[in-house]
Amino acid sequence: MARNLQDHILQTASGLFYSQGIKATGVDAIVKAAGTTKMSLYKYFPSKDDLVLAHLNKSRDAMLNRILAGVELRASEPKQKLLAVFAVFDELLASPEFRGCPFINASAEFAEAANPVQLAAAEFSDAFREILAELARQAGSPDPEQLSQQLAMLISGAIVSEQMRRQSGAMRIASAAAKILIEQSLTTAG
Amino acid sequence: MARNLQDHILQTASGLFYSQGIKATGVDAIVKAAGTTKMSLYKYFPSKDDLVLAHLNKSRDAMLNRILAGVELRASEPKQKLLAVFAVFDELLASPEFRGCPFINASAEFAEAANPVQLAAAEFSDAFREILAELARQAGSPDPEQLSQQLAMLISGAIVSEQMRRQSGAMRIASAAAKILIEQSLTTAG
DNA sequence: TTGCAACTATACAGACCGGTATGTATTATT
DNA sequence: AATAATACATACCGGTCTGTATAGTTGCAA
Repeated sequence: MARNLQDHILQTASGLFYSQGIKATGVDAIVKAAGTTKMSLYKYFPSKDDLVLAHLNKSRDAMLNRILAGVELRASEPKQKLLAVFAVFDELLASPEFRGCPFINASAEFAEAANPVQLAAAEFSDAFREILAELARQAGSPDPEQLSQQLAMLISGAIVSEQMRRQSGAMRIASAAAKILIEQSLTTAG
Repeated sequence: MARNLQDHILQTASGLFYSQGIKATGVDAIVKAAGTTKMSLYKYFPSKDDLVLAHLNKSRDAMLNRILAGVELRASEPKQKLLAVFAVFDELLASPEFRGCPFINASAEFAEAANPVQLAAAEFSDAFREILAELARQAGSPDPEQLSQQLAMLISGAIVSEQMRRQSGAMRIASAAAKILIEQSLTTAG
């Protein structure tokens, strides 16, 4: 199935980490699910922490790419692209496998501020916000930093809300708020 | 110090659960920090799960009361009260002990959807949103449910943002967005 | 066919987990 | 002074955790 054992292990671990939580997923469970052995896992990932960070890096790349591709697919004008981000996330939340944001969850699981996991989570957060800021800039917002941060908050808030109560249509409601904030920000530009 | 040992244990556990995470906090650590023994802990709390739920219930009450009191202290008109909620949270985020929202974090730590912890988190979330909805209703919003959900998202989003990157002034930026959404919602009323 | 590398199988080490058993000291009430 | 409740001290249980050691198996290539 998987040509590369290392990738296969990472992929399996990634799925378990996301669906069950990182601390709740033992190495034995990963090994069993991947159909391999501890020896092989520890050959490619010297420690569970390394595997966790690999998982976060992989998830970060996958998520950013998915957002960029989804936006490109749905809109051509910057202002519409900003709203398309919400549509991409709305689709994500609809999936039955949805279990919140991997980075928010990881950040909550590893409390210590200096933890590498925290850093990885912040790294994604910054990258995501930069995407929004660039779109806001292109749309002509006079304060793309502030607008992008506000939109990012709406999205994280909607994710958290949907995580606690499924099928609440949180992202749609966030999108309505986004529309107002975007409009307001752009008309202040003139 | 503590008149009631049960309360003392709960208070100690609550602090550790919040600052270090629930799964990261062992019963032994709680016992040691509280200066008592396992036997006494297990007399009042039959299992760690019971202690965790007691912690969440206590945190819920404390948080809701703090919000209500803080709002009452800061504003008298409903519209101003809605904005005062953001000021209350802004104060919370400024504390060096701030480590995110106890309920968002707990929800992330316990992945299973049917878990009592998830239920407790959702319970707080609903109660909080109902406070906002009532204020929105009093302020004359034509759709208090939607407005309250949007404001709640901004707040959770700001909390999560501040958790990953401290001193970012997230709540102030969320408050600016809230002001726009509230104004927009109320002028649509007439 | 031999040799080598990748992978498997399994057992184990050592630490920590939640939870229990047994017994003792302290305090207040009667 | 006797009793009962409360809390402490300590050792222990079975289980699980990450990580390692040792040995056997497979497949491929020279």
